[in-house]
Amino acid sequence: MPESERRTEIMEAVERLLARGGVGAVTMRAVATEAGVSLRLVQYYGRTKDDLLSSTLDRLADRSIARWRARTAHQESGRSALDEVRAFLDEALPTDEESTGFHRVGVSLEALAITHPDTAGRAYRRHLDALADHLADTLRSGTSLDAAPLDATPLDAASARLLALEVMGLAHGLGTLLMAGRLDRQEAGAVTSDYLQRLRPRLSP
Amino acid sequence: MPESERRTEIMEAVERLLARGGVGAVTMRAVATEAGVSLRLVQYYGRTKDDLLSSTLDRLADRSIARWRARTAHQESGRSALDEVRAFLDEALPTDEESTGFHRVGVSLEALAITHPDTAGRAYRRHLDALADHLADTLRSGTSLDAAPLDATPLDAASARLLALEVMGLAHGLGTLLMAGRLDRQEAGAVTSDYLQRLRPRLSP
DNA sequence: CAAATTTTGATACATCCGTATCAGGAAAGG
DNA sequence: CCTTTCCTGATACGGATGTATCAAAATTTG
Repeated sequence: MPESERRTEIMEAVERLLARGGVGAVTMRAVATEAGVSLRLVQYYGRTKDDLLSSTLDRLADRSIARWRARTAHQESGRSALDEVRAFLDEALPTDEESTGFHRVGVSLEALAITHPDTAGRAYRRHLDALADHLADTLRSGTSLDAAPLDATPLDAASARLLALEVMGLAHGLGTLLMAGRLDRQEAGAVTSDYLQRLRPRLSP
Repeated sequence: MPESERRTEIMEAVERLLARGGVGAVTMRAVATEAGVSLRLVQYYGRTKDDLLSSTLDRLADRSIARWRARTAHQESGRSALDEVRAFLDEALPTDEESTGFHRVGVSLEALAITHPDTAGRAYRRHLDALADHLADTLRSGTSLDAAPLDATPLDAASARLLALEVMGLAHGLGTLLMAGRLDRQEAGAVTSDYLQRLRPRLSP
């Protein structure tokens, strides 16, 4: 197996461990077992544990952005900015097993970003930056494609950025409440529905 | 020094370590050093590390609730629900050193809640529950005390609960963005200001 | 086939961790 | 004073972890 594939496999093992048991579950030996390779090989790639971890997180940030970008790319145009916000919230909230695991990884990353601002923090910031930029772009192109309603102001760049950050914040926070079991899927739907209703006069007629 | 005070001091040391370096920084020996006592004494109270940690987290949840409750109790009545939301957001966002540390502890708690759902998860849920209940109550009494505006519907219990959860979610998410440095104080103010403006027709004239 | 690359095995070492165990010292309250 | 409560010291054990090292095998590649 070529070197790059092995690297990927090992990083995927790290991600799985992160999703399952948080940072504490990531040890060199656990990674080896999870990836089905020898400890020696885990040392072979990613010389040190910090290297391995920060490489994995960088890759994670890249993939997360690419995933979201791909998800919105094949959509037909003509969706309003409100539709985009709804889609983002639907997509970002941890409702199934996969997105739950992804959110768990996100929490681990967030915690790591605090204790290791230079490595994990960088990856985290890159991730948030790209996500906010892309969401803001989506929001702007959404409104411009709209059949311009009389009372809907097209979003300027600054407003789009602020709204994107607000939506990201709400998604993250609601996700946390969902994960904690403080909110069930239905209530989350009701919250976002209320939120979107209030947002409507701003983004579409 | 009486037993209960010592317990408190040790738990405070645990909190400081959590705020500074996350879960990984909490070791029995580190707690001893931080509290200025011997390792032997840390073992004396809170027999095991899990006990010590979950006691600390329980105490933290209690204090967080009490703190917020006290903060809103001495306020004069007559504040609208919108004022309450504004106050909550102002209070909850990590803008100074103290609230930043508090948020750091919250992230640690969140991460712990995932890996230890029975101990840390319980404390986290208790914390979120009490906060949501109190905020919902505040929102309802806020509107009822308002000079009833024509178009402002008084909040029923279910709506207040949903709005409380939404506001908590937003606060948590924005807090994370602030901590990550993806948002500065000024932008956070702009976001909450926009958000409140959209909320206005719902809560006050 | 030969050579380069990729993978493993079997250990080893220093370090930190949680926990435990002895005995003994300090302080406080009756 | 003296007994009870509170606290420390020194030390140890078993386990897990990150990292390192040596040689050797398997696999791919030219």
